[in-house]
Amino acid sequence: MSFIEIQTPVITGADAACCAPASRDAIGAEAAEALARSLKALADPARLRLVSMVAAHPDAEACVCDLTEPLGLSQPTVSHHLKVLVEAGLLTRDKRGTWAYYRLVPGALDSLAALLAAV
Amino acid sequence: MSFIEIQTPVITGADAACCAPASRDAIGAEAAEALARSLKALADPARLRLVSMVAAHPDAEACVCDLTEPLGLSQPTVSHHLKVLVEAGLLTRDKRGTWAYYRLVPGALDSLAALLAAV
DNA sequence: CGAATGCATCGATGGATGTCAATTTATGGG
DNA sequence: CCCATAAATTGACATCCATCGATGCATTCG
Repeated sequence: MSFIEIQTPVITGADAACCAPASRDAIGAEAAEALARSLKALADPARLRLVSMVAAHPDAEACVCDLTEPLGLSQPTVSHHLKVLVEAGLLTRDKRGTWAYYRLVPGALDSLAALLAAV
Repeated sequence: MSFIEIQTPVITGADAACCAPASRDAIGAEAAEALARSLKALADPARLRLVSMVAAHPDAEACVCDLTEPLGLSQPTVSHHLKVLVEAGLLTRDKRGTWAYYRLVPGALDSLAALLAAV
């Protein structure tokens, strides 16, 4: 939904604002911190690729060994990024045997995108 | 001289597949870097609030002096954050007289959100 | 002109962050 | 049991980043 911001002429009076500009409220401080925390988790090329690679994998799940080589980073680094994504609520971790399988949290990306568009 | 560098994030390949089973392609490395660069610009509480405050302002524009006090940060810090947002293509800067007015770039947030949801 | 105001830039600083090598912890197999 | 494999944790390091005070640069006004 794209809003069209209408540029109203100069109305400097404070009490004249009843109709057109409709200045909504800005985001709150703690809401901004929460959203920033989620965005920080994704504001990294490696983590964006990890999310995308997990989503692109068959069955939409992948273990660390599937991700390390195509990503071109060391195993500890990949584990670190995956942990960040899990703590951000974007991935889930499921350890089966020796392997740890990661999956997308359904709807997590979409609700984040919705929050972002509503800022 | 108010030139605005609009950093259009890389929109990756057409992906018309609609349904679940087929594993789509993961995002490319350079697309991930471009998207991460845009997200980094917003992955900060102060910058999220700045964007929101500009959008919420009457006429959807605001100068630095309007933003410094409600944000609770020093003027140099606010100027720094605004510069980051302008360089990310999210805000425009328009200097009129002594004041510098910032506005949202229409649709910038929405296309970023769309790219994010498509990762 | 000179003072004042709004904003950008500079330099410094403390803290966060991405990365890797080395190590540790779990799990499974012979 | 002991070894092999997968993954997480640790420690270290370099870099980035948010923030501020001080300063510089325009612009406006007296």
